[in-house]
Amino acid sequence: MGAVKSKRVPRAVREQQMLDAAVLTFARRGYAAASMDEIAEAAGVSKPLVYLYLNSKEDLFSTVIRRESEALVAAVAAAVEPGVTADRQLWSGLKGFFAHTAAHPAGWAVLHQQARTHGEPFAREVAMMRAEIVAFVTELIGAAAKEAGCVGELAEREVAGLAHALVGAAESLAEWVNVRTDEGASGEREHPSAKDTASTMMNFVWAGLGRLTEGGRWAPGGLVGQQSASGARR
Amino acid sequence: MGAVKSKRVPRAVREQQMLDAAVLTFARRGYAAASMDEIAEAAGVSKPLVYLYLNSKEDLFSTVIRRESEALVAAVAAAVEPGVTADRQLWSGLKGFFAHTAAHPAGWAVLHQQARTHGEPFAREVAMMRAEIVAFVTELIGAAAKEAGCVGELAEREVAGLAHALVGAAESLAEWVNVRTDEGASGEREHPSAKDTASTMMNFVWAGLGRLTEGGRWAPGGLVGQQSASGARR
Amino acid sequence: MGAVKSKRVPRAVREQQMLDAAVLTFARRGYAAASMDEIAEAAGVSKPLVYLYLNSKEDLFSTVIRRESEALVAAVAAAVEPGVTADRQLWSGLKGFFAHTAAHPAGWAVLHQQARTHGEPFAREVAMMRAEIVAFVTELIGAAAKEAGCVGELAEREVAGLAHALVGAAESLAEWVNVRTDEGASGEREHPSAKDTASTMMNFVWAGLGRLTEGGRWAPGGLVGQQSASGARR
Amino acid sequence: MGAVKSKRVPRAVREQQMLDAAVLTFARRGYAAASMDEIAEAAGVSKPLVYLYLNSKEDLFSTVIRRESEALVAAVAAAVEPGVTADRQLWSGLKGFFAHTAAHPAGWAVLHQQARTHGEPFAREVAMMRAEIVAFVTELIGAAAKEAGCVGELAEREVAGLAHALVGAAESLAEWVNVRTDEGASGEREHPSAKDTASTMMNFVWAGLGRLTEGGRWAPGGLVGQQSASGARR
DNA sequence: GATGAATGAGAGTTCATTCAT
DNA sequence: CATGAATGAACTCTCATTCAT
Repeated sequence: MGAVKSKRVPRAVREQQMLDAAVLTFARRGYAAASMDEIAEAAGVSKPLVYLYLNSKEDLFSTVIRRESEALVAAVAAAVEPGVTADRQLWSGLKGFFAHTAAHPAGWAVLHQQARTHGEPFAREVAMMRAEIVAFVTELIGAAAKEAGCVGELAEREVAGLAHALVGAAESLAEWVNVRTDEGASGEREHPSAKDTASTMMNFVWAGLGRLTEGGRWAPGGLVGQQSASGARR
Repeated sequence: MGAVKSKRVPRAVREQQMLDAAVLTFARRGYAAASMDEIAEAAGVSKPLVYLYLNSKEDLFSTVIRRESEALVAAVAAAVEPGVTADRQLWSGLKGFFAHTAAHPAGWAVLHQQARTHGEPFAREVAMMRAEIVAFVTELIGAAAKEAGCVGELAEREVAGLAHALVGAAESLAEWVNVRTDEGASGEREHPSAKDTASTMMNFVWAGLGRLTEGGRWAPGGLVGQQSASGARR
Repeated sequence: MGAVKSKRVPRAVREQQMLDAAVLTFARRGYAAASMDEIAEAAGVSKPLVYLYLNSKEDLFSTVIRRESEALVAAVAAAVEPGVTADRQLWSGLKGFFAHTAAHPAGWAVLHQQARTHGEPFAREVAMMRAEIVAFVTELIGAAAKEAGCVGELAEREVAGLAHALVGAAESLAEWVNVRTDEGASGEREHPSAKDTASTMMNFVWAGLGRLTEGGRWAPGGLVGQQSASGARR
Repeated sequence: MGAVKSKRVPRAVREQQMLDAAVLTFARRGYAAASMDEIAEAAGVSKPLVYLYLNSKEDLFSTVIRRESEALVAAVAAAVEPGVTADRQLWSGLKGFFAHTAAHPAGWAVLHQQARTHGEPFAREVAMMRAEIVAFVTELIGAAAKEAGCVGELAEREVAGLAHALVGAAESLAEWVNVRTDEGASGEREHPSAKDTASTMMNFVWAGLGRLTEGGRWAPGGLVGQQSASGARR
């Protein structure tokens, strides 16, 4: 046992090895600075084989993005508990999100940092995945408002803004958590579990949403318009 | 009289022209794809002059990042109203942030998209600036807790997490707003003012924070541990 | 029964299939641009088999050239009517030449365009075949001179020059005729028969040669030394 | 005195040096086998400079072809004696042609052997030049027919065929003469002067044409239809 | 101070060619 | 016999960077 040098491997397997190597290399160096030579070496094969199977650097990058994108979406979708209240759905989805990004930091880095900074073919792919997630969150917020017997209505545009903010917050936390971990190269640093991170997010988000759905609004003078009149004024 | 071709310009001015051109080019093309040729041409000078003043592509990029970084921090700092309650300080800071990023989209793109995706020398610079802002926000959250007579204490780690989430949310909104505007190529699209965007953020954030400081927590079963059942007093 | 996929074909046949494919591919793409992959695919076999039978790209090209060379020479030789006057022999040879090149345009293209433009190994092969034909033509011119009771002798060197000119003229006509045909993509263009083309050549050549053997020469002032009109009898 | 290493040369000069080197290399190796490295080295400069000035291998080849094409056409045009009889014009043009091709064998090789075998962009250029020359010859043949009080008319198509044959013959002679010379690497081999070669061509061509314009035709039985009835031989 | 001329180093890509099955 | 898997070597092209004027 132990892969001695693994020669003469079937194509499907080799392709995955190459994609694994590519994810790591793109994450570490960035798209432009990652050379096909380096990727091939990391995959343990020669450069021509990479081209034979994946055609070009662009195609390779696209394939990587698609694979990581689908894996992330699938992970989140699988994590969401169906048929429960909106907050529980969000919580379970967040747990899935943080767990997946923590387990695949390179993939997440490629999606979050590399793919978005490079021209149309790539950015679009990620944008679509993100849009999917934002749409899901938007739905949840709407559902939450319904469940809470929302007072005063949330404008569609405001909901979209909230969803974007929520997703951005989650992305920021995912990166923060990963970076903290990566830097502690000396092995086991206290890596907050996905559950903890998800809880932080829920605390950050849901309590506020609760108030909003009750009609509360923040204004320069403080919170106003609380359902019960008590809130106005500090 | 009348600057025919702007010759014999003092060094300080020339440098700024180069940096302006560099910001635009880096934002448009990305670090790797931006060639020194293109930057020099955009700046209206010859390439050797760029090297004479800015030494190398790396130095140029670093200088750009530092300049944009400092400009952003300065803009936020200048926007913060001193001596008022924490929420008002946060609000004014956010307004400053959104106003600056909207006014300098290229600079923001370089900081947010380019600098973070390229190796150590650059990412660190941005990370430090971000840390500065996160620290400021962390302080505000702490102050808010104090002001509210915080119940039960917020763990330092939790506060840091909240601050990161908040900053991430703001970044996400900044980009969302800018992109929405850029895409609406059909002329004047309703570009939400910095004030509106800041309000969205405050609604998203502050109401929740308020509950947190009152001891409320979200748990899988819903919100729990509210100070009193309905006693949202200060 | 019925060759479903033509398996288990004897080597000699397979080789011819490969050579056929190679001729077409080399003609279409040129030597350098023709890839072994393309040739193998066109032949309907796997690439290693091509190498097994034909050793290398150079060998393959050489073999192609030799085969086409010999086929052309054989066609011309077979066409020549033996035992008749020199002019009739030339005419029949030309008919054979034009008929063969028209029937095998790819082979002719490889010989005429590809083989001569690539280094020594190949050019020599074609040069030798051409020399064979030139020698035959030279002989015919000599014989014609004899038959006509040549006046004043034709220097050996001059005869060689005439032969080269004649062959070049024939080659030029062969290509002109083929190209004209290929371009007339709009269906049936009047493709001059080999007979017609050979007649054009004979008119071009023989009428002039007749005068030459009679002692006529062109000189800056016009034709001189004509047999009659100015008494150039022997 | 004596070009030591010729550094810092003005662009126009360097470009010509590069083109000179390219002509030699393309002629020696063929388009595909000639590497830009080799061309650059032959020109005494670095590869990037070649690209800076000439953009790409294709552009370089095109430029070479155009330059050599124009030089050849100009040489022939300059050589043609204006205002004299058709045969003298043809003779002087041929002298110019043979003199130029003998003086620039590499250029001629590129035009005659390389350019025609490579795709549309290049072949067209040469085809146009050749068409120009063929047209000129066609005109001369027509004029000659007129001058001679042509009997029986030459069909337009026949004239075109004759012109093509004539040009092909000239090309063949040009190459023959050059090759004979090149191979005698031991210095001064008896290189037939352009004048001699042109004379051979005129003898080959004109004497025969003379008969043609008088109504003579070659037919399987020999020359027929000579102006004077005497021609109908056995 | 400013620039046209020039290059070392390296990237993406392709291809003829060979094993091992 | 026949082929999928794999590669060494080379090629075109680009770019950051530096002299010499």
